Amino acid sequence: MARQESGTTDTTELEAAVLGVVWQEGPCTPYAIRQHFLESRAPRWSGSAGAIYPLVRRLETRGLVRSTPSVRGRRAHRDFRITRHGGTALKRWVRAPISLGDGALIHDPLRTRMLFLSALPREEALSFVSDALGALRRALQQAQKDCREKPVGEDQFAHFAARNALLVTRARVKWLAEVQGRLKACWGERLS
Amino acid sequence: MARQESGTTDTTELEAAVLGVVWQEGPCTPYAIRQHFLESRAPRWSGSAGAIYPLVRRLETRGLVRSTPSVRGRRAHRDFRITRHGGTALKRWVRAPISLGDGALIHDPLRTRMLFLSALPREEALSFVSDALGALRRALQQAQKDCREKPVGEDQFAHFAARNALLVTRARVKWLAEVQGRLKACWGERLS
DNA sequence: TAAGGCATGTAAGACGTTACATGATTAC
DNA sequence: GTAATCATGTAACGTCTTACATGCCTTA
Repeated sequence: MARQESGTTDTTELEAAVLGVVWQEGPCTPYAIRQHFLESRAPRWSGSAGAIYPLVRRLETRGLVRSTPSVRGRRAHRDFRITRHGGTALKRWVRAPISLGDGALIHDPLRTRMLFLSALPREEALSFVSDALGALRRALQQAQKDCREKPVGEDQFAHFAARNALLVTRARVKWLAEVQGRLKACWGERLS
Repeated sequence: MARQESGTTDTTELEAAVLGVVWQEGPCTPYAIRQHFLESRAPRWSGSAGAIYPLVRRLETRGLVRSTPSVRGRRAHRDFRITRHGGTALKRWVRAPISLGDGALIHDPLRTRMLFLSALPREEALSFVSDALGALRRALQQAQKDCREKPVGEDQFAHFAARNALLVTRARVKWLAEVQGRLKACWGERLS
């Protein structure tokens, strides 16, 4: 992938996200960071150990976080906290303009699928669409719930993020329903 | 990344996309395939030679495409076409249900940024938002143009794909404008 | 015939994924 | 005291990215 992701910065999106979590949560162990991603709804990153542990060490090497050994029980932990330098890097990353050129078009796997949906026989295509629509509607409900659970009062920006998920998902539902309608209209009614 | 991407299939999304292009366009050279991605608006894949050339060879090894040498001028080309087996694989990939579990939530880098936007001083946060909004609005115009340029009559599914880009981008614009409004309201007016 | 881009690749590197390994803690 | 799970890692692997290399082919 090479570090270029977005803008001029030198940090991966995952690195920045980890940095951000450490910044928000205060001192935390790599494990706690992992939980953050494991529990997160967005499936972008798996939060796998193989990703996180090397990553925080990388961040420490670069001086963006600092770890202090701490003992809970008889077990050795490392609590990571963000350094001043790390804060600067985080700000630089957040500030970095999105999408160098023009097209800030995000990736939607359903869109890719749609391009080749004509490879399927009509019946299967319709059934794919209706399955996907079901999944999307479930996602929409989740997004609504998440949005309610993060009120504006608490962390405004977390609410905004949840709202993004909501609006985007709603748009995708609308889109796919529209597609379904057109296909049904054009291929003849079918109830299943 | 390991091949798991989406569903139960065994093919990467990029592999499937390449397969799909070969299927749609008929016999084509790796170079032509690259152009497809280079010209594409979606920045998901760079269409780099280092990705495509090894990939088509991989597909051929797996029997999904077959290449026949062809000569134009004095230069050797290879025209790739999809095999029956390849067609089956493409269909299997298209048909594969999206998102195993529940959350079919797509990734939006702006959403990630939003989570940590509070790291910036208010003025910078606002200016980030307004820059991003500008970029998004440009993307929206592009999406509208793309949508007009791919009429329903020609390739229905290409039109649907363009329409997806349009609706999703529109939702993102709406979202970010909403965020901007709230921030301005809550932080006091500011014209710049 | 020299310049520039077309078309085909290869090389090195980064990142994240699954899968495995291992010791500490807790539950029963 | 044994089993499950917590918490910390490491190993191997695959994929894509940038950067480079190299001949063809057109055009001026």
